[in-house]
Amino acid sequence: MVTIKEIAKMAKVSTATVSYVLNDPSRVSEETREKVMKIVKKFNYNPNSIAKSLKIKKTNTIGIITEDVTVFTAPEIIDGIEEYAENRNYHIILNNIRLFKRIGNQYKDTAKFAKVIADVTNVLTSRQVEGIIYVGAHCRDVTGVIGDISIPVAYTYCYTTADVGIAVNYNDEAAACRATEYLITKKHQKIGIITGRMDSMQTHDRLKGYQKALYEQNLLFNPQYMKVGDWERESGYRAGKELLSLPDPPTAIFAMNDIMAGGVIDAANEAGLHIPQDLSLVGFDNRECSYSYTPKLSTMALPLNEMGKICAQKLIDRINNRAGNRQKTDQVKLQCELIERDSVSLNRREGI
Amino acid sequence: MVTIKEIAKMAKVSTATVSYVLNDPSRVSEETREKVMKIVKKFNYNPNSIAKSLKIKKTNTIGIITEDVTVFTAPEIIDGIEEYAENRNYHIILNNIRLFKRIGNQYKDTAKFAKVIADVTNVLTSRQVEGIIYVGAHCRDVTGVIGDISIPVAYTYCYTTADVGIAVNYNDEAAACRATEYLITKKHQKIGIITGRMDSMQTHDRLKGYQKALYEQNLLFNPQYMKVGDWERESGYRAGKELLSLPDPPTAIFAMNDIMAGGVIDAANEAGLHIPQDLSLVGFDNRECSYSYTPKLSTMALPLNEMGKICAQKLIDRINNRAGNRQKTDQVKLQCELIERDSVSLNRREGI
DNA sequence: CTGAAAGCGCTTACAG
DNA sequence: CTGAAAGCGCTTACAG
Repeated sequence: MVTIKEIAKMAKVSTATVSYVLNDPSRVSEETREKVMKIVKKFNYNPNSIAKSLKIKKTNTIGIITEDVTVFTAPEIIDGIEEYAENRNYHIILNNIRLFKRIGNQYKDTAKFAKVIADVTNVLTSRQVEGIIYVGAHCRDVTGVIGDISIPVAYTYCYTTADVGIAVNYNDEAAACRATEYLITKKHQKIGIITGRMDSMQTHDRLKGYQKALYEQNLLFNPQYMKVGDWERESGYRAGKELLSLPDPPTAIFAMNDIMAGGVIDAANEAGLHIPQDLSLVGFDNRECSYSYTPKLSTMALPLNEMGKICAQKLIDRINNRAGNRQKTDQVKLQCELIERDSVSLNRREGI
Repeated sequence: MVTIKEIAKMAKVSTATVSYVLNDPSRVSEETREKVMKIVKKFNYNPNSIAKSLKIKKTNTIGIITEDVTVFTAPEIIDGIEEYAENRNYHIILNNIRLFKRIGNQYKDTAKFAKVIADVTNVLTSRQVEGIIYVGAHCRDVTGVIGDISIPVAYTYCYTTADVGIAVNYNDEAAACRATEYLITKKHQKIGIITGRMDSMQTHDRLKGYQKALYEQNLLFNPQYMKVGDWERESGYRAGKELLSLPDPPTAIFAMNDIMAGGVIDAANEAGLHIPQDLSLVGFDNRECSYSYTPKLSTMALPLNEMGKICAQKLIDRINNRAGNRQKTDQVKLQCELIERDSVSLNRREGI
């Protein structure tokens, strides 16, 4: 690798001058500028940005910590971060901690987890990243996971209740409300709901949205129409079966994720019911499986790419405000989008 | 951030000594070691690795260039790279070039594409990465995409015909052969095949594998049983329909990807055929949709995680051999794994 | 066992 | 407009 010193010698100028032609060309005469550039190009001089960073104390780098890149939400989030960061001339150091592979489901036993995170953040700060984005593997409270740290940190697909940092997520309540309204719009009044695990904040928020939609349309909440699932297909199947064998079964079902909606499809097939003619169904997440089902599933799309972008934007803004991580928490919740496919139809059966 | 100079001053030793206690503790007396460590811990001293890298001319960093992180193969490959790299104490700078978003399908019009790649590799070398892993968005020849470069580069999910570098992929021919053999084992003799696009190397390799399996089992290749698809579901549907309406239809179908296999399921449903009782089906890729179909699809799983690991391993080995990128190409093709699910059954119909 | 000093490859305030 | 020099935060050959 050729250095600035060598370029300077060959161009018969000082290293200062070479630096100026590269970083502040107007400062040097056209003549020497050309002279230097000729050498620069000839030797394909590519300045060592490590050295530059050391000198100017700025790396233009942010660290991403993913709990698990292989989770379906991660790639789009990273894509969004990357795209935005690139536009602001920031680069990415990626740290994937493989949460489940490494410490199984004991991530709540925080000792081991905290150690892993501490190691990772130390590496990152040692490499002089200017901020950190923490991408959760599932949406939950991660307060305290990253200890006290002098650079800004942003959380996405997870959140913190501490009064610092940035948290970018989506609005579960509004999304569930939208999904339910959509079914109501299609003249459904008996709308079953299959929830996720009850220890999940997302389950509760989505339930609120569901109830809000019913309430606003003057529909009574029928507790029989609510079944508790665990996010897995099998639970969707069981819940679907129970719902469909009710004396007065729902004409539509809202499953809190696409996976459980798959279970509902199984239950409907088994009962000889056709979706959407006999039963309307909407899922949540818009993951790959949702358009692989027969029929293609209508669902709520997560704004993952945008979450990445907003996260990067807020983080980089904060970096350049030099406010460190001591600013008040900035919580943002983006909207999900309803994706209409083939699993919902107008209800033609009797009214309530 | 506290520096080594400040630590040295507080511990009343030289910076050299602080450096020794951190990097070569046996070199210093226990007494001073303790004295220094006390200060180090008290101030939570975290050495600036940018400065260290500059001095020792080693960054322990590799750059990953992904053509598109959102493609289904990317996350597992990255996970594999990350895991291996971490064990060797290497870090990752990620560059996602968003191939399709950025330059659409004109990546073969190499001018714009080459420019993008040149920019990215310049950034990476400027940041002193010691090697580069190029992760393709689909498996194809990318020779010349990365120009002449002094550090080693490894390609995965794509390859190069130039006689340098490393290319880690999987064995399409063997995998297709295995899939076909599996169907033969299940007593199928009339085995339809739905190919991918004919301009894809993968299509040709898999076709070879299919024919090899037939040949080895003394089954004649019946050209009527081969239909050309384009990787999309619709083409699988069309091909499936044609195959099933043949006077002497196949009892099993091998679709060259899971997506097209979904189309075959549609065609079978439409024809009133049950999978696997009336028709056996195997896909390829083992992507999310494959276990979302009804029935769950038997398919060939790609060794993505291992591809990432092997790629990282070979790259880091080469880095530490200091052989640069001038070594002979190292082409490796890993085996795929047959995933048996519910779409294949023993053929109980008449023999050939 | 410990320290003074040089140097990694840059940038930039300062002087001329 | 240009250059000499200091310095970013480390490591390490050398001397004592």
